[in-house]
Parts: sequence; C-alpha cells; structure tokens
Amino acid sequence: MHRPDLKVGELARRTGISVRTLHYYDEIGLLTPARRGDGNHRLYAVADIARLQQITSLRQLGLSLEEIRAVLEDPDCTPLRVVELHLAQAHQRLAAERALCDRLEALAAALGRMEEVSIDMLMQTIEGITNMDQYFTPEQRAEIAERGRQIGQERIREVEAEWPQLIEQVRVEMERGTDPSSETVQALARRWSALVREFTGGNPGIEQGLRDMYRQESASSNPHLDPRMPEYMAYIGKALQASK
Amino acid sequence: MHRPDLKVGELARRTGISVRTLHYYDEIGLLTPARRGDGNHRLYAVADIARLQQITSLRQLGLSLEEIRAVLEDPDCTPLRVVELHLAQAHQRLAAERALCDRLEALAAALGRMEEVSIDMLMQTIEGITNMDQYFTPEQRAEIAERGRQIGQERIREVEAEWPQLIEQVRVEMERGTDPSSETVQALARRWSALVREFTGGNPGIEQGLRDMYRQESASSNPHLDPRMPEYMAYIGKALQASK
DNA sequence: AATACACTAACGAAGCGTAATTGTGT
DNA sequence: AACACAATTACGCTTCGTTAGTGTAT
Repeated sequence: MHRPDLKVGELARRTGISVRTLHYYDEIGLLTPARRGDGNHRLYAVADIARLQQITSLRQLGLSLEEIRAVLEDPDCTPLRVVELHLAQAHQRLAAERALCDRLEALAAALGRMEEVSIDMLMQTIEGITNMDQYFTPEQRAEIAERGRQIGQERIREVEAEWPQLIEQVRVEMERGTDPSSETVQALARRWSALVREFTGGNPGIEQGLRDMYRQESASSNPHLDPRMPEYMAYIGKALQASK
Repeated sequence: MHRPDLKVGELARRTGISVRTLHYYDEIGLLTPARRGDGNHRLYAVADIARLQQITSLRQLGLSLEEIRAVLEDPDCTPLRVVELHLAQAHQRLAAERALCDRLEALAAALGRMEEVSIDMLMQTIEGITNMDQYFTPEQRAEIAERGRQIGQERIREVEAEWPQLIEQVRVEMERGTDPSSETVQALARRWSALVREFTGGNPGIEQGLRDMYRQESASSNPHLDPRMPEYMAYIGKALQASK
C-alpha cells in the first residue's frame, strides 16, 4: 500500500518506454531501480519513476544519455548552459538540413525536367548545383528556389529551350561584326535581359552572382556552357550600354 | 604511361577520401579496385576514380552507401525517384529539427529569466513548453518566438512580475462583487487586454489558443496556474463586453 | 637497418531492437 | 504441463576512425 514498487513490464506499460530501454538504462547506470526482489526482479520505486520522467523529457529535447546524466547528477552543470550548448548544435544541424533540402529540391526539379536520366547526366546536374552554391549566398539560393516554384516547370522548360537559340543568334551577329547599337542586336539584347530578369527577379545580387558564375564556369571549361559565353555577355553588355 | 593506376594512399591524397574509407568501400563491394598487384596492393584504374567521384557526390546529398549502390548499379532505380524519396525524408528531418530548435529556444529563454534553476524548475519549464505545443500551430509558435525576441527579456520579466499583481486585484474586485462595468474593473480589464495583446500581437488565432490553454491547463490543475483563472477570465470578459 | 607504404583483423561508437536461452511463480 | 513475465547474454545496425601486428620495397 505504501510502496507499490513496479516491475519492469509494469513500468514499461505505464510509461510507454520499452523494457529493453529500461534494461539498458540500468545497464549504463542511468536509472537503477531502487531494489531487486523475488527472483532478482527489478523493482522501481516512486523516485525512480520520477527520474524516468525527467530522463524522457530531456530525451525529447535531443539530449544524449550522457548529457542527461550530467544534468541530473552534476550540480555544477547548470541546465541553462547545457541547453544553450545543445541549442547551438541544433542550429547547426538545422542549417545543414536546410542546405541539403535546397540542393535536393533543385536537383529533383532539374531531374524532373529531363526525360531520360543517365548516371552521367545525374552527376553533371549535381555538379552544376554544387557549383551554384559557390556563387550565391544561402538567402539568394532560397530566393532562387522560391522563384523556381512560382514560375513553374513548363516555363522553365520553355526558357531552357529558348536560350540556345538566342545564343546562336547572338553568335551570328557577333561574328558578322554587327554594331551592338543596331536594332537587330538591340532586340536580341532586350530579349536576353528579359530572360535573365525572369531568373534573377531583378535582384541585383543574384544577377551579379549569375554573371560571376558564367564567367568562371565557362573559363574553367564547364561542359554545359559555351566557352565563348563571356564574349557574348560582353557583346550584349555593349548593346545595353548603347541603348542608354 | 597509358594507365597510371593509383595505389590507395595516392588516391586518398588526391581525393581527400581516407584510406580507411577506400578499404571499407572495397570491403562492402561498393568500389572494388580494378586489380591487385605487387604485394596484393590495390590498384585503382581511371574508371574506379570516376566511380569514386560519383560516390562522393551522392554522399554529399546524404544518400546512404546502400542507396548509392542502388542508384549506380540498378538500372530500374531511377535517380529521380531516389532523390525524391530522399528529399521527403530530408524535409521530415528538417521539420523535426525546426520544432526542436523552437522548443530549445523557448526553454533557453525561460531558463535565462530565472536566477537559480533546480532540476524541478527545469522539468516544469519543459513541461510547460511541451504543453504549449498542443495549443498552437507550428506557424503560431514561430510567430510567438519571433515576438519574444523582439520584445526582449527585460520586458518579459516586467510583464511576468506584473501579472500576479493584476490577477490579485481582479480577484479582490470579483470577490467584493464589484460590477464589471464599474470604472475600477474597466481599468483592470484594459490593462489585462493590453498585456495579453503584447503577447499575442493581436493575432486572433494565438489569442484563442492562449484562452484554450489557460482554460485547459487550470482545469487539469497545472501547478503554475491559479485554478480560478477561468473565473477571472470570465469576469474580465464581462467587463470588456460592458465597455462596448 | 630504417623509412614509407600497404595489408588484414578487430574494437568502438549510440541507443536500443530483436532474438535466444534460462529461470520462476501460478 | 503450460502460460506469463523476468533475467542475462549477445548480435545487429551504419560508417568509418583508430590501433595493432605483419609484410614488402626502397
């Protein structure tokens, strides 16, 4: 009546903690039942139950069993410090997860736009996305991902189809030596800017990153990019200058 | 000259992958070097190096070695499906991490406001925060956390000091049977509303959740709350009705 | 003989799940 | 004898890091 000590099975049923876990906590000395009795059965007293609740509460916060032991047994170890330390780690994991999700989303979107995906294509796409990370801040990447969702797959596919044509036209005019201020080139430049703005959303930071990326990547002979992209970009730049 | 097969150490140095890892990949059959030679040394051919790069790329996306093996070897296993599956898991982990961070932040903030933190206080605070989770949606919790940051610790401390006083005054008037429309009670009600609005930021959903929480928690005899809170709330409610 | 590098074998880690085997009481 | 519950022991999971002991070539 005064001390309804519980056996493992009983305690497990009442708390939802598995018997194995209780055994384990006993094994590592985190929660040792008050006494043994009747065939060496573990008998948990009220204080043990309270301690178990403390342990589970702290576990829900993601503390390791070692950390929990420290908080519960070391009086020098203030909960605030432990929690703050743990919070810092949680923040780091959070940031890492976010970055991972962003990359996976970009990858899934890119793969979704392709009909057949060979391993090679997959690797190239991954590389492309990984390279992107170097040219944009996390915030910018989030913004780009957001715009990608808003614009939609079809429109992206359209633009991806239009780009090579546009580039080809620019190449032709450039090799012909057409004056950048001519109406033909002006029209191409306007179209070019429009497509770029559709991607950047007018954000100048993103636009800058995009320029850097094209310059760098085509310089380091990225197989996706026309190595003469910087030339085209300069040509279009002149055209835009002239229109002002 | 034609095939500069690499030994483990060499490959490790060039790729940054540890020798142990290369041994392991060989052991599980994920990356078996093309041949062995000269004292059973592993000799990696160009194709092996390419495969290693594929493996590391996929690892960066958080894929397990098993998943990687599947993607690289099972032609039925389309990359898109694998990535999407993985993305879903990543999203789940992300949500979990976010929730955890929110709770840890709330906890750290609460602990920061207390001078001495006993284990009991810690547990009660955790419980309080855990209970909160039931009355607010994740978005609402994020909003509350955000407002907490904006308002600042000091102001929160002030409000926490003022509340009991205000409640005591309300209790006195209520027991005196003062008419809710009297100027005394009206003043108390205005103050009450102001403090509540400071917490809710005027968000009606949060206000509703707060009301529910107080009703429920005081009904289930939460040790932090005056069990007569519902009565006070009703009294103040009448006063506010009368002022309209 | 010493140095550098490679090889294999095996423990450890975090937190239990999942047997397998053996009591013990009813 | 069967059934319920408890105890102990120990492998498994995942991805390597880290010794430890042993060649082998220079």
